[in-house]
Amino acid sequence: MSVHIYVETYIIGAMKPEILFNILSDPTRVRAIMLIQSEGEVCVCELTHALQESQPKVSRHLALMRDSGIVESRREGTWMHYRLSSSLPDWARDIIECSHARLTDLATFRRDAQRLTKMNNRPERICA
Amino acid sequence: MSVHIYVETYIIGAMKPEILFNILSDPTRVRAIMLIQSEGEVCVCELTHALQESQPKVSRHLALMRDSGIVESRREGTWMHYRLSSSLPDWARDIIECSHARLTDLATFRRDAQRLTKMNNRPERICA
DNA sequence: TACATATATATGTACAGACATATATACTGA
DNA sequence: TCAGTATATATGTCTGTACATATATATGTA
Repeated sequence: MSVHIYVETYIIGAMKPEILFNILSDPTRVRAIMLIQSEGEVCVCELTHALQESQPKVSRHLALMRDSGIVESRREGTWMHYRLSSSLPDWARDIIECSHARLTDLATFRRDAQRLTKMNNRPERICA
Repeated sequence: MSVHIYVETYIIGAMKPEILFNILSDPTRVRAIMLIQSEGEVCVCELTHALQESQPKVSRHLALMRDSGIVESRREGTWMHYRLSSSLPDWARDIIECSHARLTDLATFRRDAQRLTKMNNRPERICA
């Protein structure tokens, strides 16, 4: 994978507002973050189903978000669970929370949440 | 200026979360928006001074933000004043407000605000 | 004129998307 | 224990486009 200039800033340095907003500036990623904020933790297959996007596409965006330090992942058998990074500064958590509160009413996000709720065979989560 | 795919969405369609976050995903632009939120209205020379960035750079970002529907401009003699767009949906206003509340403590934004306060020859504003 | 602001042009880099393929774990039966 | 197979997820590569920046120049207003 190509190394872009953000990697150093992201991983070594502290979280920056531009980075958080950059993550939220893509439709697939905001939608994913909204679900992560609602659910606490989601796995790739849940996102793929809820967002109705291809698995590689979802996986790629998750990898980017993890490299940016916004989310972190946890493996449970074949599943990879993603949640907000525990090292996220308070201001970032608050902005995500506030955005979530103000966006969940919009049609797109409501539909995503509904698809997730109605999903069959949702992996049973074993808490970490 | 090249026409990018956002133009249609931005100007003709309604504001979308990705667009707001995209505007905030650049350092110069978050800093500008934070000052606009604090001051209500600022002109290009104030931003250029406070952000310590070149005038063309600031002007270009403001044009982009205006084309995106986030800010609107008002001419007063030689000065151009920029403020949040009056057509901004509530959720967008709230996200900007919340972000402002959570970010103003960070060093960068505090420094910008201080430079603006201490600026000499600040244009006297005649309210619209 | 002088000052404030906008735009043109050129260059480099980020990055989204599609597609194919690789890896990793789990399950089955001999 | 070892294949063989299914499922979940990750990654390599390529293509096109967005877009940030700098420099130079133009426009607009007093």
